[in-house]
Amino acid sequence: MRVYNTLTNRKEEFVPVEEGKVKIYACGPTVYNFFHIGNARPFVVFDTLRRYFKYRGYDVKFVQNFTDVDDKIINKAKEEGVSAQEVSEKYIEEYFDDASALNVLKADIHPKVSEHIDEIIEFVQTLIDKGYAYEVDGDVYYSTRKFPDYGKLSGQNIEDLESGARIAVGDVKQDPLDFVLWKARKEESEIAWDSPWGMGRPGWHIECSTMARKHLGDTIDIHGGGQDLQFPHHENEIAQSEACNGVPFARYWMHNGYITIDGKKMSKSLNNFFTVRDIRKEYSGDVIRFFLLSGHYRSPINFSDTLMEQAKQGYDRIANAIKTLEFLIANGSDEKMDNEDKLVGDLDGFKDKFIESMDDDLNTADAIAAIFDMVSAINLAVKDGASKSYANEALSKIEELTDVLGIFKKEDEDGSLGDEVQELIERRQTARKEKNWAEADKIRNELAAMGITLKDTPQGVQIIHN
RNA sequence: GGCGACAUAGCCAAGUGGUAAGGCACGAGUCUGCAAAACUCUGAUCCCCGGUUCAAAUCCGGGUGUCGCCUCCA
Repeated sequence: MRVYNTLTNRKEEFVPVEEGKVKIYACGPTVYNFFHIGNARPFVVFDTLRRYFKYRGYDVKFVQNFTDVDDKIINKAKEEGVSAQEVSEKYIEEYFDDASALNVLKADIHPKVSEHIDEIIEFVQTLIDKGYAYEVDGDVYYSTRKFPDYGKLSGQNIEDLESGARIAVGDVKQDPLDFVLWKARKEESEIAWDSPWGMGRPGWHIECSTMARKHLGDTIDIHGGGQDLQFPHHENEIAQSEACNGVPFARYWMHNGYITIDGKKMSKSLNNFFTVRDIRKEYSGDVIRFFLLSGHYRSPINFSDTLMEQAKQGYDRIANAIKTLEFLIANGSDEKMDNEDKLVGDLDGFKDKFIESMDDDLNTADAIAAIFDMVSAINLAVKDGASKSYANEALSKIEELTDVLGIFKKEDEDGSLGDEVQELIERRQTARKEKNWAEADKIRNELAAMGITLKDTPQGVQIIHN
């Protein structure tokens, strides 16, 4: 497997710290709102990465945090007149709702900042003790100048960063690039914890360093997140962790590209975002996920109705093939075609192409193309009268691949139709036998209104729930 | 000002040295009572200019354009 490492700006062969194991830390959401489609991208991308490593036989440990202590949460709590904790708990719950719709699996561990205060304090204290941090009136700052490698992830040298840095009036920092590790409480009502520097709360960057170390160790294999976290968040994580632990923090840094609206970055601050919750009203989580994986994870993806519609059509092509196979397994012929064994064997070629693509820095666009190729082969075989046994083989092969991408949730669909529906279908069959097309079409329309599509196939009527 | 990414058919999107994957849409046709699905056929020389090479979308140089980071943000 080759991955593009932002640290070196090139694709590298993936070599884990520990043979056969992969430790991944992905930055999770700050829980003060429903997440938008731009936030969803890293969730889906790194979930896919995780699934793929697992598919390739790695023992994967995947950690994704919740930032549940933050100014934005505090502000939201004030607005709504509830506690910060109530806000974060609510949106953690909502996160799981949307994430599961997107078929994003739960991480092995979802650490929360609020449950790691002791470790954070200890981490900050260590940085002070080692001379990398200093305290001013209850705030603690990291002294970036003390860390010689500062800038290595973002590819900037410290002087250039310096000249671009914003210098606030009355800033107590020794250097504009210094960032806060611990924030003193400003007013009584704020959420705060006791610390050697007085009541306060952790800064943003220190959380991830602390939680990554606690759950994955001093050196992790892959650290992932959105491109906008590269600087300063990830740069600062490196500075904190490497100063504290004395060893490399992450061997590979992976950053996903943005979702854009009319070519412009989607973000909460620009207020041009669409929440997954809202999009789900129009499109299933599966389609949204398919859309997100249809381009390479490092490229920007534009979001629009047209593009979602295109994604849905493409998704349906794969979905139809799978439904057809399921139908054939139940209703197909037992008689094999002459060349069927060869046709089954051919399917492995698409799987090889799929793996080759995924191995190349998670090229999901190419991997999906391999699935489409497989779909075409399956459709042809079905058209030529493939048997039940072919359908069984083909279904398991295509699902092996779609499972890696997580694009088809296995729903425990209630197979029963209800007497009313059953009866309508039978009446339509009778009408068709009698060539009473008007009646047959009328019933078909009624069923369609109930969300049930009928397809008349050589093997009988195929029933599709929408 | 510093750093970086991208520019491939109507749309989306792979490909990074040997004469352009895949999907969507459009059109023509096959199948079907009709429909749906499916199948067949149909489309680009890869932003511009110059260079390297037997050979470049793919490497190098120069343009143009778009976007991003340097400030909270996935």
